[in-house]
Amino acid sequence: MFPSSTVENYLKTLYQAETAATDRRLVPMGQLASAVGVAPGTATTMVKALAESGLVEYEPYLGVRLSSAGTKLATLVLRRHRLIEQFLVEIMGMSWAEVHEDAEQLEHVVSDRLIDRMDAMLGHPSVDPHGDPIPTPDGSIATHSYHSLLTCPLQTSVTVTRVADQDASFLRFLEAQELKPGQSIEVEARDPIADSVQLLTGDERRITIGTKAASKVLIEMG
Amino acid sequence: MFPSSTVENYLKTLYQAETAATDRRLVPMGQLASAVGVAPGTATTMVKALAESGLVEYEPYLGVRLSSAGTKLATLVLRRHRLIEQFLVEIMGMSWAEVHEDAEQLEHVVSDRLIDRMDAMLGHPSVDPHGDPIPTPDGSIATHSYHSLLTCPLQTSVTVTRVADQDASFLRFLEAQELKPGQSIEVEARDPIADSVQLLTGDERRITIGTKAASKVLIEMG
DNA sequence: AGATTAGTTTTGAGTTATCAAAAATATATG
DNA sequence: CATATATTTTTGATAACTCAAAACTAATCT
Repeated sequence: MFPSSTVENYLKTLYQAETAATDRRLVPMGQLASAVGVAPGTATTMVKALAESGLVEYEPYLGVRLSSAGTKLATLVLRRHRLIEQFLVEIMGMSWAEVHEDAEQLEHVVSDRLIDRMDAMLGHPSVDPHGDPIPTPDGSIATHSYHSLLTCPLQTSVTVTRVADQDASFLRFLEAQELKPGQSIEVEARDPIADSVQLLTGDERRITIGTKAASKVLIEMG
Repeated sequence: MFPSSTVENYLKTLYQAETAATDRRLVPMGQLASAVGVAPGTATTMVKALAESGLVEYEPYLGVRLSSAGTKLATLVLRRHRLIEQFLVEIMGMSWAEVHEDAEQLEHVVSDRLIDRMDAMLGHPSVDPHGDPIPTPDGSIATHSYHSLLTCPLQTSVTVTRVADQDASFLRFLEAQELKPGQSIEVEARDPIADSVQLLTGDERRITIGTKAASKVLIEMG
């Protein structure tokens, strides 16, 4: 049978948890449960069922990992999600800050036919409005690693390419500060004690943001 | 809480059954069950729950009828469905024949925000690709009664305005025969014995269709 | 009216997804 | 290392939805 919305959400969340972690190999239950938004016991039950279906590898008390079948499915969900977001912004003129919730629902019901149509209308985009890469129909995804405003060199011009957070108010903040993907920027200084990062925007404005926020703004050199 | 997709489907189906019937007031269980695609007992159970919530009036062994609250909800589902169909055809360039299944899924998850956006992009249309009227946001709907190719006067020019069937192959047939909403046509003759209706299309072609098909093609005079 | 038939409801059971709280296990701390 | 703490798993229940088949009601037909 077809995977339910619930299953798709578990797989997608798992995929995101795996790629967010730099090194850790197994995703612990608690993390998965709170990311999906269910009680820990619920996640355990679900994961055991997913393991039965061969979508994940489950090691009791240690955690879960996507199988290759699970990874494939997860990337297809992600592809749908990101194409939908891009569509809502580009074609329907919605704000990138308000698009996430809608995509979250739509990703589970749009047909392949519709997704293909969106993809074509958008000219086969490679990234969504947040700069996240859009997986190809066969499930492959360009996962090149990024510097963030927290790790890039100082006093060097860089370009915002991706924002690793979907929170609407955070996105609206970035929008107001001209920190959307594509915009040029420079890190003037960092102050670990004050937990702050000072930026110089393209239009010469000086702004300061926290390190947590800075780590979520990914960039490319130049 | 919000009505589930299942509840929305029961209400929508009920609405369509009520408006399809010219006189009958209560929809019998069997009809509802087979229209929704569940076993009869399942429909009984569900209808009792809907009656609990005040969405329908249920008379055991006789049938069901939507309450005013139920009617309101049903028309809103129908509004979403039809706007989505219109959107898929007009904006996304899909064929009117293949649009129904997608709309069937999407109607339960699109947000008001998105629906409003579609409505605006389409210029607040009053009918969908099949000619079915699109209810307004407050739930009111233009239900004027139609003649069909089976009931209209002979040798008189009429315009196709609506097609009362969603079956993809039937729609493709109509498309091929130039019988889509908006097209002019004339009924030459009817033969009850042969169960057929002879038509003269706008481009002078003579075609014959069965009475069942003819009854599904609704028209307006002139 | 009495009996057959058609339609409806009930019953008993299964599936999927969920939670709270008890039990078990792993990890950290003194 | 033994105990305290944190996490994870189990257990027992619940909610929404479904079916098959038995039981029942209504309608129809001599």
